[in-house]
Amino acid sequence: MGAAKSKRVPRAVRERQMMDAAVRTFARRGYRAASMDEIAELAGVSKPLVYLYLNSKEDLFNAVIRRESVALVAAVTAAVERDAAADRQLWSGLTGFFAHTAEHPDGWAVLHQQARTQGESFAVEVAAMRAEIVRFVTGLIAAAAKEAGCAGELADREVAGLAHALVGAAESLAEWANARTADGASAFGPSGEGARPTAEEAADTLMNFAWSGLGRLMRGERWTPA
Amino acid sequence: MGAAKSKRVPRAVRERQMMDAAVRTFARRGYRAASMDEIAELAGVSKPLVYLYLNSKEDLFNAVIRRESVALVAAVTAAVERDAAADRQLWSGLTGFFAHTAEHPDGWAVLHQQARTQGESFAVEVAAMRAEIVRFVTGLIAAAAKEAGCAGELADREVAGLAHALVGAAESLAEWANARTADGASAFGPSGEGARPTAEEAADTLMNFAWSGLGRLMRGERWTPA
Amino acid sequence: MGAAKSKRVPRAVRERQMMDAAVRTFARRGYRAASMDEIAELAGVSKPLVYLYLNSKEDLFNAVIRRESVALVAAVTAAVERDAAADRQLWSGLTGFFAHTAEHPDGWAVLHQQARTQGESFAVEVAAMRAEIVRFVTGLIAAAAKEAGCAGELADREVAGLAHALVGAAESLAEWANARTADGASAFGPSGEGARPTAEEAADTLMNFAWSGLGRLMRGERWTPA
Amino acid sequence: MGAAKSKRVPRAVRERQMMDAAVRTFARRGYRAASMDEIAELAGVSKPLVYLYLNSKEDLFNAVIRRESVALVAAVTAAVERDAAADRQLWSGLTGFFAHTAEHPDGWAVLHQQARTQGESFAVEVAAMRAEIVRFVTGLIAAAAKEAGCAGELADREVAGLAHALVGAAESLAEWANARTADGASAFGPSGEGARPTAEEAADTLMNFAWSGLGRLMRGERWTPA
DNA sequence: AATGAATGAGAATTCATTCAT
DNA sequence: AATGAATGAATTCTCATTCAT
Repeated sequence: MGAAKSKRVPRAVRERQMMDAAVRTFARRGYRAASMDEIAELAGVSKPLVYLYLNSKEDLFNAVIRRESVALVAAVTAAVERDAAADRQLWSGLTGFFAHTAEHPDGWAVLHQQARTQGESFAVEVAAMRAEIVRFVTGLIAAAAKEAGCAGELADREVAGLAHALVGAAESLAEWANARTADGASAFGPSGEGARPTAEEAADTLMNFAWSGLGRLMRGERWTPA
Repeated sequence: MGAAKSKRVPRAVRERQMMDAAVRTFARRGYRAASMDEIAELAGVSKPLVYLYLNSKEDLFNAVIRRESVALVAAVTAAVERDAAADRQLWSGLTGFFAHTAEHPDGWAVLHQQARTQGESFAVEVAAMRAEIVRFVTGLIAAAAKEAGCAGELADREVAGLAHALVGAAESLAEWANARTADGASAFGPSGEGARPTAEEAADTLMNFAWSGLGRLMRGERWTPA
Repeated sequence: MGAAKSKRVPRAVRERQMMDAAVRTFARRGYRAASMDEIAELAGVSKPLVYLYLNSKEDLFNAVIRRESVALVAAVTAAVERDAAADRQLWSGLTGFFAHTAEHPDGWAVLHQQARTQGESFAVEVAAMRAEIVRFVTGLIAAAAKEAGCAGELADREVAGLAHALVGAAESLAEWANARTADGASAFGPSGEGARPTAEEAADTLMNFAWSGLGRLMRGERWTPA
Repeated sequence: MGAAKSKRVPRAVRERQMMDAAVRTFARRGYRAASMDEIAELAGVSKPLVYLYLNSKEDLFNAVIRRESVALVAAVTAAVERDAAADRQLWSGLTGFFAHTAEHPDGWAVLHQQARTQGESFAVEVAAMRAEIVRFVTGLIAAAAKEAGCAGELADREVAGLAHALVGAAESLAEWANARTADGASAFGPSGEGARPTAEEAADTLMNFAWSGLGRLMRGERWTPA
């Protein structure tokens, strides 16, 4: 079971194998239901080795969360086109986000679904990463507002709220796009009935959905119930 | 802990007490980490009675999911102002949704966070409920498009995708609003720094965020990366 | 479930219903695996009533053992043709035994299979009944020996041993005859392939199998390994 | 209790220790009443180790049944004097049977008393072993009939029935001989009041009891009730 | 005569974790 | 660098039995 028997592997490599196995297992089973036995077997090593290197289940989960967080932030950061206009920056960041989560569905599942539901101590780690992204988006919205010459009309906290909502919507879209459930047609772009949207298509959709509304908000046009 | 000792209670009442305890425990701990011992104690009864009435941990969780699903759908349905315009209907439904999730944060946590991550069998129940809501929102967007006289321009599957995104954004907002973490300012409305937004405020924000963008989409104005 | 609802039944009748249910349940499940719940439901009454009348699971099992023992001894005793020759008496007793066990397979299963394997306290009850039957057979063999005029040649304890063996063979035959397993042809009499033998056929077979050997023994002819 | 504390024992040895403890416990308590706790303690190990090696109570019971079945068949097979006459072969096989069951009373109790009364799935294993022995005895009786030149007179199914009866009688004798109840004198051979018969004595008794009768049957002499 | 409500005590099974090599 | 052997501490679930009416 697991990887083909290969003895005497350098520690760094073994650790990566273990964490890969852990990501996959935590994503599929959840923190509690994942057993160290399963992780060790999937990694192709014995359990004591996992403990020797990663210390405990909790530490292992934390290490996984951190690794995946860092990777996600790095992917988004790398995707942003620094010198473009704010909307284009946002779009390129979203594209990086959707591309990374699509390529690493298990990592995303651990961050988005598991880590946040298994106790405060794990959640804070993810919250920190999320805050970093929200801060970045907040900056973009503020910049766009300034570009549009309406700086005074959107309160800082309102901007932050909108950033939160936008990030939330992106997460929701990513989750939906990665779901393997065939609950009907995928509603994105030209890639055909039922196909999973590409990262660009997902980013387009979200920009259309939200950015336009933001633009109106910046112009002071508000929707009101009455 | 639990309710004040009150012996010889009719079955229906006891069952409700147990399910209340279960909702709370599942929400806080997650399905696996929640123990039947803890649930029983919180309900103020012995474990065997929980098994006698609710059969098994799995059945109990399913019962909880179903009860909370039904309650949520009922709350949203009841809140919708049937004869109003599409946007007003959506707004009123969102208000009902935010009000209910704010009043029943544990129920919402079970549905949104726990049930969807603990195995397919639980997830389908929630997926069914969600599909019902998405269907309703899809209808409203289509109605709005017709009112706006642009029926032909938005493909059915595009409408469905937008409905998904909107529901996802609402869920994300509800989760954020209910989060007990004090990670900074709440960005909504006039209720003051750090305060949780009222249901109406949350609905306003979402309408501003999304509905305007939808309006532009319906008029054929699209955001494009270039 | 259970008998049709009929309230206010006299105690004697209720007790019989309960013991009938108990016999059936103990026979099918064994003492430990049989639950008082199942017995009560099968009897069509509530559990507290079973306890009120029969006191405890152990008492219930003992009551069942006693009732079935008494019934079996009575059936065998009634079947014996008192004034016939010894071999005819034995044959008629065996016929009664096979007839009763065939008519009451659950009772026989409780006595033969369950009671003897669930602890000394239950086994002694059955042992007493068995001893009574062995005593009766011992007397018949002794009488036959005397009739055959060879009293001195068979020691008392040898006679007792033979009686034990004969009773054992009869029990084994009864068990086999009552088994519902279709492991091949039934080897008895003219009742057709695969049919269960009648009580008379079973008795004939056993007499042929054993009584003839006993006759030779009584004449001093012994089988020896050399 | 259990073996003297000896840590770090190879798996094969530990498994044997556990199965020895299991045989003993199942024999004394029955399948249901035997607890894994008791078995583990008797084996001198912790419960988790029993589960690690033997998987479950059911698997453990099955493993025990299989091991004891194989051992019994091997013992009988080894004891048979292949080139002797049919009666001598039967006698030697019976001797092996009685010797083995006397040496392994717990194993025999598990096979004969427990396995057959704890549900079909266990019973079939024992039934298969028993069928093998019955087949062997059937062959011997048929051979004896041929030696005696009366092949045509005993129908095949009658032979099979007699073999069943003979095996049943042997089982019954073995059970009686092994019984720890002191219900009176043992009736066998010259070994003294109350002593358990040797395997040879038991075999002699059974041959005298049954083989002579078979001889008469083969000569066409039948006992009839009239 | 009869039952709905309730539980203490245990049973099987799992799992994170350590020890000795 | 790596592992076979081993366990303490839960956790789910069952069952005989009793109480109050």
